[in-house]
Amino acid sequence: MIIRPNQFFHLLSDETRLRSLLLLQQEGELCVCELICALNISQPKISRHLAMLRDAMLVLDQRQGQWVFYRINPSLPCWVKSVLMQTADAHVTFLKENLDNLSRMGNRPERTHIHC
Amino acid sequence: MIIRPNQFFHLLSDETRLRSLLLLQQEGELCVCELICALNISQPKISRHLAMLRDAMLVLDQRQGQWVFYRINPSLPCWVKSVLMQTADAHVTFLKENLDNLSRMGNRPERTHIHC
DNA sequence: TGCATATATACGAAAATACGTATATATTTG
DNA sequence: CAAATATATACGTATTTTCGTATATATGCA
Repeated sequence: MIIRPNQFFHLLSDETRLRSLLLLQQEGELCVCELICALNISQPKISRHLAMLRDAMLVLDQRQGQWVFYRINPSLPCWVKSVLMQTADAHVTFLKENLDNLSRMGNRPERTHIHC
Repeated sequence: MIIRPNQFFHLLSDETRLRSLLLLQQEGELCVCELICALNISQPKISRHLAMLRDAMLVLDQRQGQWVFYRINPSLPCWVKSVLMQTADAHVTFLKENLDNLSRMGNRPERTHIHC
């Protein structure tokens, strides 16, 4: 992982990308349709932002049947992980509405795979 | 201080602003002409970026005679300070060239004021 | 007061970003 | 195979960002 700090921060500067990352960190793994619901945004919008995060290797994606699950790349440098954790810890309220949307979501796909 | 996380990260997403913040954190206080030299950029460029950081209250400015000294706002929220510190710690090499420029700079203005 | 130095801001152009809409691709199921 | 669901991408446009250049403002000094 060789991400420049300003590039990393640029990715965090967009609210959709920031909320997605923090949600992924908190939930471990989410598919695109869950993020659509949690963030209440359009499908192409989240898909484009996830592609940016994937291209920068901040997240990994894995298809499971019809769904594509995203998760934080576990090999991120320490300082990147720290920034994400501290930001999440300091913004519980910021994320609450998204987590509420998620918990109210019906028909969430089942997890078949477990990451160590 | 009521800065939204994505707004904060947006300010860090520009290389000039990021380097300025990290230099201020490391050096405590720098005037505009020192930042011009350390970053090797034009005067209007650094001035504009410093204005953005000032407007967001990330830095404070204080005129001392002809010079205007900038410093990190000491009242920033914990998580903001943490992010800055961890980013600086993880990027010593990234900042080295700017610190070298600074140490080679002649005619640096003297500090008359001391902040607690 | 007049000039030099230091800093801030205004303005217009170029580049980067983000988004909606439309469409393409992949998977599952009947 | 056809239809439905999930996701990705292409394209055009509107907005935002950044920068160089020019100019304004403030301070110190002769």
